[in-house]
Amino acid sequence: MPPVKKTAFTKGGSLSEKKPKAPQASREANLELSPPPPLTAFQLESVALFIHVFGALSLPRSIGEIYGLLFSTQDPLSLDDVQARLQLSRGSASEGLRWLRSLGAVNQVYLAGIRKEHFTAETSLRKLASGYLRDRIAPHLENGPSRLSGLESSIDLASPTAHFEKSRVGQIAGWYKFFGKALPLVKVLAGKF
Amino acid sequence: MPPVKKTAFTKGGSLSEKKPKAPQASREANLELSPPPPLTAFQLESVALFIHVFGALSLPRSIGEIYGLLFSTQDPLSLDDVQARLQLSRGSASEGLRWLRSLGAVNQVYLAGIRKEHFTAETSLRKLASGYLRDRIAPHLENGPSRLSGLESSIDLASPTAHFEKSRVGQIAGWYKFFGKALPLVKVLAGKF
DNA sequence: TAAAATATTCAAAATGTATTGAACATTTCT
DNA sequence: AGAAATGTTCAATACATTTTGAATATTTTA
Repeated sequence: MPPVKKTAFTKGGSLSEKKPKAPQASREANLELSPPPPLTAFQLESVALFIHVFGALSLPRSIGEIYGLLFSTQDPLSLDDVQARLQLSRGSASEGLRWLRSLGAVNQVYLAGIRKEHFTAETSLRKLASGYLRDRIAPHLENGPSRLSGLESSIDLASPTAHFEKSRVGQIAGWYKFFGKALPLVKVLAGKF
Repeated sequence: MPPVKKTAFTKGGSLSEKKPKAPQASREANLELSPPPPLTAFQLESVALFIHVFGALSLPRSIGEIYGLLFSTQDPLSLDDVQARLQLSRGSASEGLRWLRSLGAVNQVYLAGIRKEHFTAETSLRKLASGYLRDRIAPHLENGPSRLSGLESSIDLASPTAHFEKSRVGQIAGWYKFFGKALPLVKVLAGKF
């Protein structure tokens, strides 16, 4: 049975401890230990929505959470911000951000005088789509030609089904052509949104 | 880290307790128990290729195997044929075929005088694409509008970020429009292959 | 350079999904 | 109807991915 992902975002109860944030007194400690601002209703809705969307592509929940948080937050967030607000592990936050970055779904922002890297969500559909196509679809099409010729050369020409098999190979070749045309088209179309 | 599926078709070492059951007297039984014809090179290549392709969509290996076998086989195959040739369990074969059928990727064939249902692969890209879009993509877009209005109503209008949040909602609305236009276009394009 | 801050890695644990196979249900045949 | 053949379901198990968090690596500051 094909995969189906759960979608509810229900980290509800877990609120941290620690005390309110005082302005930059003891270097880092205060920053690290101040409780993260709880998510707003808009952020919660947004996170839930993107868990759903990314889930439709069979991507892990943590990636949907991270993108949803950045999407719904105006200011750039650091890895620690993301980690604390979503209550993710450091590892998940790091990997998730790295993956989103490599796809181009998240932008790195350098803030003057602040060392931590900060991130914002990329919302241009063109960039999102082409990143996804580049990283997750194109790689499967690339070795297409070699696979196709492998398939073709596996045909036993003496067999009575050789003709049938050749037609199948032709079928697949047609599919590749389709993708060769459709993918660029999608990019162009996405550019308008 | 995003999902990555193994792709090698390596049932080779299945040295399990495949007892070479003694040929039975019953005429029917002979059919069932006769060892399935081993896969041809073309079929093996094909199965491997479709495990890969379906894997790119995060679909289970068994589904790729089944489609690959049917794709590379001229004659219609029954559930038992599929099960025996791929060494799948009955359950997997049944569920996999059912799923492929519901998608429209596999056609049911009724053979005169033969009771078992038989199946062939559907190779029309238009049918494959629209089945996939209908079953796996469209459902996620359907509750889009309600999600969108949920998101919109979660905006705290008093907040200083309300304007930003409204623009995000607008962004998502644009994405939905894109899909509304792109999906039909894909179907049309796929019709030519 | 040493210490602090930040970021990444990775083995183990937690979670989630696919597969199996025997029980159950259904249909067809005699 | 009873028997045989065929098809489906589902609880248990096997397998795979994701998450965690402590250890490690890297960069920055003083």
